[in-house]
Amino acid sequence: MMQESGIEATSNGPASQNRAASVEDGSRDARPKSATSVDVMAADLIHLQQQQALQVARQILLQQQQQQQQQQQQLQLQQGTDLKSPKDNENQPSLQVPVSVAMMTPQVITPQQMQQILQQQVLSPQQLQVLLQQQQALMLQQQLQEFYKKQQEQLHLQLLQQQHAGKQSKEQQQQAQQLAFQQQLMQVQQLQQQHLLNLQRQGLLTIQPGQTALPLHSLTQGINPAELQQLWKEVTNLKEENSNNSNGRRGLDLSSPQLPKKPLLNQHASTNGQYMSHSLKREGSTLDDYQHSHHSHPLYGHGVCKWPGCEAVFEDFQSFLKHLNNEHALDDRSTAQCRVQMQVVQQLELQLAKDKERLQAMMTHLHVKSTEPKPTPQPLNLVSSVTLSKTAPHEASPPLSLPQTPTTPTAPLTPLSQAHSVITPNSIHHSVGPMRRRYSDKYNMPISPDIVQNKEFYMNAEVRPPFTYASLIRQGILESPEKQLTLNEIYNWFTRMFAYFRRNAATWKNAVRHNLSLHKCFVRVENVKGAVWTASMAENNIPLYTTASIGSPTLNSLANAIREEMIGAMDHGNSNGSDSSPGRSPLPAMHHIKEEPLDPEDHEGPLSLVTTANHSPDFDHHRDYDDDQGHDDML
DNA sequence: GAGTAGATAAACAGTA
DNA sequence: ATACTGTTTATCTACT
Repeated sequence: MMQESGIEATSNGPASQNRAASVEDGSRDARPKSATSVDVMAADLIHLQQQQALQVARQILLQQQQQQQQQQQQLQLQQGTDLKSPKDNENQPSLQVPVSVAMMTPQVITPQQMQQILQQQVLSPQQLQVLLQQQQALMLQQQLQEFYKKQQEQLHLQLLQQQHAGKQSKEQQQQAQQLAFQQQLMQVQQLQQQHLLNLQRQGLLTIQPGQTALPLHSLTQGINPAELQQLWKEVTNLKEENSNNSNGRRGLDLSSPQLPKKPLLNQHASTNGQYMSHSLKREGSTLDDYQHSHHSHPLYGHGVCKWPGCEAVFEDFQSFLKHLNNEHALDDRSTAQCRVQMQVVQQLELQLAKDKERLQAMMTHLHVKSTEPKPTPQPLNLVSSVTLSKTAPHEASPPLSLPQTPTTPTAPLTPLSQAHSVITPNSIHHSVGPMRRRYSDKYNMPISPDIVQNKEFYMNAEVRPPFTYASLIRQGILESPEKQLTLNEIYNWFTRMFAYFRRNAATWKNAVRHNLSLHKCFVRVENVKGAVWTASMAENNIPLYTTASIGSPTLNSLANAIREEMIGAMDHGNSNGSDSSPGRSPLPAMHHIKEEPLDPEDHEGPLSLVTTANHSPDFDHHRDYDDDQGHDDML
């Protein structure tokens, strides 16, 4: 929690400001057309920004092309290759060509201009969003460029070492290099995928064409520089391979060897998956397809042969073609290389498919939530159903494996799991309280199914479940056949059900113990084996539905929550699903009631909750305990 | 700003 | 002695 708070604070505050600030210098000079920026029409401003981004990208491209050429030439010279490289390049400081940041900063908006834009409200929120994204994109480029420079130095050192150490023939070196590159490529691509997901999550990338933009505030969440650095290191180690897909693109092509694909921002209107698919498609095309255009050959870019492990430099395309036919003709080596590349592509496609699927599920899931000020479970269920149906083939603890509400239109899980369901998702819905700091109160009510329906997600993703410790503990206890768990079993449940709790054990275990002791709803019962913890029905509901947790629940919703909770618990205990409690509403009816928007003025829930829930027959042996101690803590 | 709730850390004691 | 368990207190943050 602390860490996340810190992250949020960082990303929302100074980080983004710093980015904006560092971009500003000299922007006026580079934007002659927007000298009267205040009066510029919003559309024009957007257009200008796009043009600026293009210019920046091109500049970076040019600069880095030069760098790369120099590097390639030096490499070839060191390795004894017979490629002719301009002599004058040898005399240059080679890899250390500093890229003047000032050259690119003029492309960006000054804070003053941004301030004016904001103050005069000449832009719609959407336009502002685009604007911010572009600004962030530029900053990202700057960061990446710095990393690239560093990495170039490292690469240079590595090459020097290679030269000294290697008595191998040129061919051996190339093959060894290629193998290493291929291996690293896999890692890099995975990193890129993950990073793209991160960027998308942070709103730096367009998620889906046609999909509504992410909240504006998400744009202010910066990219972790360390993250970028690590990624960039990986990428630059394989810049040649990675650049295969990007050569020949026109306009703002940030996927050049010096610029990883991640910075592809909204102006491209392309998602990661789409872009990758496109790239892979191109890669899979026949060579002849690219012979027509000298600038679109995937094996030729920036004057360098992009054949894996080759890196030969050519002054013109014809020379490259000659080299291609001579050096990379149909032979054993080329065939083997091609085979390796095919495997790489296959792996990438597999990975891409997985990540795309995951991304889609995540975005759908988050999108539904973020666009539901007064959420109703139906959409969430639908989304979650899709998510689980795709990602979760298995099954585990009976209670949680049933994530399906009667209102869920689709049937994502196996009938078996549903047949074994004991606690209905709706009961869980209200039994699992939200962690207030994860969700604003308005969103608390509908996230309870989240824990169930996104069970697979929480099991596999290190995402903190947005529920309180108390609610999670109670959930774990109620899921157990005996509705009681030892402390260690509670631990195990946490680690089993939530990937997030597989780390920092000391912290969350302490929190678990703390909550067990703190909340009266958790009752310690001495057993033959030792002590077990049970959760009383009455108190269980309270911490989860305090006004602080759920905002301002209506009495109806709270009462129904309790009833559902009880029904779920009794279903669990009786395993016949029958509702022995008179006067309870049928489940479907309760769903509707529960899902109604909360009434901010109806606010006295907790007390009524306790009185209602105290009649749980399954917890008679705790009732006295609860009655004695029940209300003080939770109310 | 006050009050509240949750998260986190930590001290401490009892027990196996 | 050590680790685990359980209790309690304190502090911080977020929210109302």
